[in-house]
Amino acid sequence: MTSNYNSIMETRDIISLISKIREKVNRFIVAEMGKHGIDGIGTSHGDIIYALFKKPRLTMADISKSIRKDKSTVTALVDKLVRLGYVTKERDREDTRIVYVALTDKGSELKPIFESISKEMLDLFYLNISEKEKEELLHVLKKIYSNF
Amino acid sequence: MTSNYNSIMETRDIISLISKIREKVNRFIVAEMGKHGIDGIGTSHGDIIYALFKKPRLTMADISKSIRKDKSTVTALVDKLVRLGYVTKERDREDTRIVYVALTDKGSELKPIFESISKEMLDLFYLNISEKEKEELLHVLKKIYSNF
DNA sequence: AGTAAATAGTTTGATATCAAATCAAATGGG
DNA sequence: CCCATTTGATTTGATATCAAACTATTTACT
Repeated sequence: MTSNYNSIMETRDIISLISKIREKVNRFIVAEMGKHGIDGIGTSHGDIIYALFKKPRLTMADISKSIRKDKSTVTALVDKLVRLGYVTKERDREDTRIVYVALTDKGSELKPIFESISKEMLDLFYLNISEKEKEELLHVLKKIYSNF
Repeated sequence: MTSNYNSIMETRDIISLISKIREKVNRFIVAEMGKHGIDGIGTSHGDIIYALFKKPRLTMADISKSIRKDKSTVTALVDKLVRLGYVTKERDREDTRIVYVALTDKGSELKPIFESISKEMLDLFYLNISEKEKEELLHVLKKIYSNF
């Protein structure tokens, strides 16, 4: 009975832990960005910039897919990044429906900062986690992800 | 080089996986609630109701802490639940700053539905996950959580 | 007893987000 | 060629969310 209760609570706790870890990660990242003088930007903006580090120019649809946010959300997010001077928007010449987003010089300057923050975050995240535990974690999470 | 690249991608993938799993869980829960005719309610409302299943009456501050949302958010969330007839609000007689939130009969009727949804979700979540894997997962996630 | 400080909850303002509706452009079929 | 359909992005409307400011009440200190 008691052990059954604990078992139930523990299985539910994993989902709660996942939510809480994600919150902590996000909070950490926003705080670190603040420390580097990057304000007014949340993790979603960061995701866009990060995607642009990997590929110099993306369509709005690319971004929407990459960061898994609605197209209309991406419009607002990107427009803010334009206002802050981190990215530009440009229509394709052939197909004028398509808008390309690219980093400005100012936006590109964020790369080392983002990489540093990312490293710090990962170091903290994986502190005291062995290679075996990482592999196990990845393995199980992949299975869970594919359950839905 | 290549293996190093993969290693980096994999460590980052865990965080991405965590986000994606959480999205899937939330989406599943909202969809299931819809199937049971429960609309206009998101997971945060559900968290409040869930907390009230466990304790018949909570203060706004209790709720804020329980679901880890800002007090002002809780005000809006609870007010909506009041409007939908699931909960009531009542001021404490001794200390009139304190507002107690309790389930209505209508709200209490949600219990079997919520439990059924919860069970379905957990069954799916843990499909093909062994007891050992669960324990391992819980163990590692707890460590990660305490790293921040 | 009086007052400053702390507390519980709400109001207000701003923002990220989703989804439907809309607009403009491109595609495909008759 | 014409028009219905599809596509890419934006606009619009609604909502959840955070945080600062605010209101009312309670506590703690002198």
